[in-house]
Amino acid sequence: MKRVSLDMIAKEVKLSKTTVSMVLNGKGDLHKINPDTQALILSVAKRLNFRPNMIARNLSTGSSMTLALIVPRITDTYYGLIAESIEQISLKLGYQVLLGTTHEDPVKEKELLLTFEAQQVDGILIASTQHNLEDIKAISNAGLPIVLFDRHYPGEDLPYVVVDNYNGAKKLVKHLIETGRKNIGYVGLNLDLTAIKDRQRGFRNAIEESKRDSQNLKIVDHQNAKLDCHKAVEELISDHGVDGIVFETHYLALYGIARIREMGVDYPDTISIVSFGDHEVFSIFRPEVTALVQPVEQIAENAIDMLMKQIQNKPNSLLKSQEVVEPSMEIRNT
Amino acid sequence: MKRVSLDMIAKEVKLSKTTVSMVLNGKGDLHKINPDTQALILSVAKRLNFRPNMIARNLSTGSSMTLALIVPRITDTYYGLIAESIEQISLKLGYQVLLGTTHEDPVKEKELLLTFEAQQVDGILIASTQHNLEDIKAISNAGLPIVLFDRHYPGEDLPYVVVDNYNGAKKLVKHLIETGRKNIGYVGLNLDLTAIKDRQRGFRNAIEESKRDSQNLKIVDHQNAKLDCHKAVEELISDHGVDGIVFETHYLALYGIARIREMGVDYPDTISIVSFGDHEVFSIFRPEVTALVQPVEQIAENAIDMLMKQIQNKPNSLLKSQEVVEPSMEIRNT
DNA sequence: CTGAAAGCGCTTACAG
DNA sequence: CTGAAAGCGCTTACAG
Repeated sequence: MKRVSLDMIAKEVKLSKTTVSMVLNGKGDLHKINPDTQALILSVAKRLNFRPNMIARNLSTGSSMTLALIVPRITDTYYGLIAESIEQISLKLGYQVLLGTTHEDPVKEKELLLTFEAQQVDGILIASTQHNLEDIKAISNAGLPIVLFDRHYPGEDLPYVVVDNYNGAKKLVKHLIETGRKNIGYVGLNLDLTAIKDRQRGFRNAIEESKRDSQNLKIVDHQNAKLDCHKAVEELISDHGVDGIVFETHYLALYGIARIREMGVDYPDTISIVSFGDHEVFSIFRPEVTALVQPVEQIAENAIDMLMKQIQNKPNSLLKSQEVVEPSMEIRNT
Repeated sequence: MKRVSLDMIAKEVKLSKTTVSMVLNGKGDLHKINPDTQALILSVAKRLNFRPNMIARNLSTGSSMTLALIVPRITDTYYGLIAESIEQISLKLGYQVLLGTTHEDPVKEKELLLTFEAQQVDGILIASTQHNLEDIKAISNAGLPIVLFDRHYPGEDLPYVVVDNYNGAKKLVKHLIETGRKNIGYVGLNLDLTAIKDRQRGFRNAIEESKRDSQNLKIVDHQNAKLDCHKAVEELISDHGVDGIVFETHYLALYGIARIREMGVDYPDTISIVSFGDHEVFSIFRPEVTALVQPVEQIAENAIDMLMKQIQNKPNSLLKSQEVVEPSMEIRNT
């Protein structure tokens, strides 16, 4: 039971592959193929259940109609949502998406980059570890469209779409202040990522602007986030007497809430908390957790837009663009 | 800046494409190519930064070295974990993975199936909607390796690996009984999936075997799961006076816990809960939630194993196998 | 309106 | 030890 090819159809209808190919690609009218023979070809293709070999087509056209998506981990809610959005949009545009996860390992990231390039993907969407500038530039220079999202390389001339981490953090602080909190703490990670640094800077500046003490900033080890976060929360509450905490990521908030509950602190009355980044359980928890939500769909759409522009202007007019989108507050009970 | 091809290397070293190809594929020794010329070719390939066009290779070899993974949604923790496992294992085996999500829509699933087939994937891993038997059989009969996981078509001769839903549900009931619960309730979904039906059957039988009332089974609408689940929990507690609840999925458990908290029930003392399926927050919550965990890695490994066996025995010896794996209890505080 | 032919960039059976 | 040539299944410029 061999797969049916263009050739077999051509033989069946006693016409050339050329004609069959044109008709099947919807270019029948363009080439003024007789409507009757078009109908014939179409019906035979259908009867034989013809499905073109995309590999062959791709080799011929030089486009694989596939995109690569590289993220740190797909189990992170945020990247999961991004992946889903990207997959949906891509499919509508006729592209397949290849998935790769780096687990924050630059070596793995590099491998993925090279494999996808060899695989002839038409474009790459990547939330980079920020430790692969060379390879990413090489790929971009080689004419393979690439757009960074979530993480970018500041100062570099590569297209990206990221969230406004600095202002996002400020918004969170402002929200706490507006709801009457006086002494605000922050729990963040020791990750060398622009996004992370920006959030911390946003917090510091917001606190300074409000003429408060900004010493309530705790940095925890990302390798040991759960325990360290518990400790940070304890210190903030017991030693610094904070009445509000900003968590730098959704999972830090998760850990923090658990510890606050264990401590038996009157929550959310005595202490308010907010999270940079949403999580499905935040609206399930009682009380619901106030969070800054990243506009996942907008990010996905814009990133793909940028990629498509590059793909269409191939091969060398690397029409670059860089975009910063604003996250929005989802005010809930905490 | 054109990509460098086999031909360019061949010209550079003044040898044939054949020789270059053989050496670059590590078959130099096999074909007794002179070690010196091998070294030469390798060095030139490296210098020119040669990366073979996989599309061309794939067309020639008839294998695309890519697998397709189809799941209902990638944002579901469980499928996220599965995807991550599969991606890791595949990469080790040299395969890329294409991702597709159905959102439980059989039409979307069918489209994905056809696209991936046209894309010449070497194999398909699918958690089906269970409404596409025809297409799946057609694909399998056409010689394209496929293995079902998580969801299967009972009675059909297709390879699959699923979890033991029936016994899993029984285990959960037994756990509650062993911890002294007398009146056990169940909250499940109105989904027409074998996995779901099996869990409900497991619950009923376990209750019967323990000579208890089995009328405490509530089925909620999956379209309106959150609200319906809240209502079900209220009824079970207020009207039926249950002191233990089995939730059919992790998200039902999430909804249920929220409602129990709101109701101010003394939890986990007055009422115990357990979840079929784990969730990252269950070990973060205070109290931690006892859950039945599905052996994600085992599922991923076995599924890929089955797929590889089919791929290697191509084209028609569809060495089929079917496997049921046991979930394990993760006993925590609830 | 339709077809013969070249080409996409590889692999591989065959020959020497 | 190495190469000429056919082939994978499409697309497309060119010709008529």
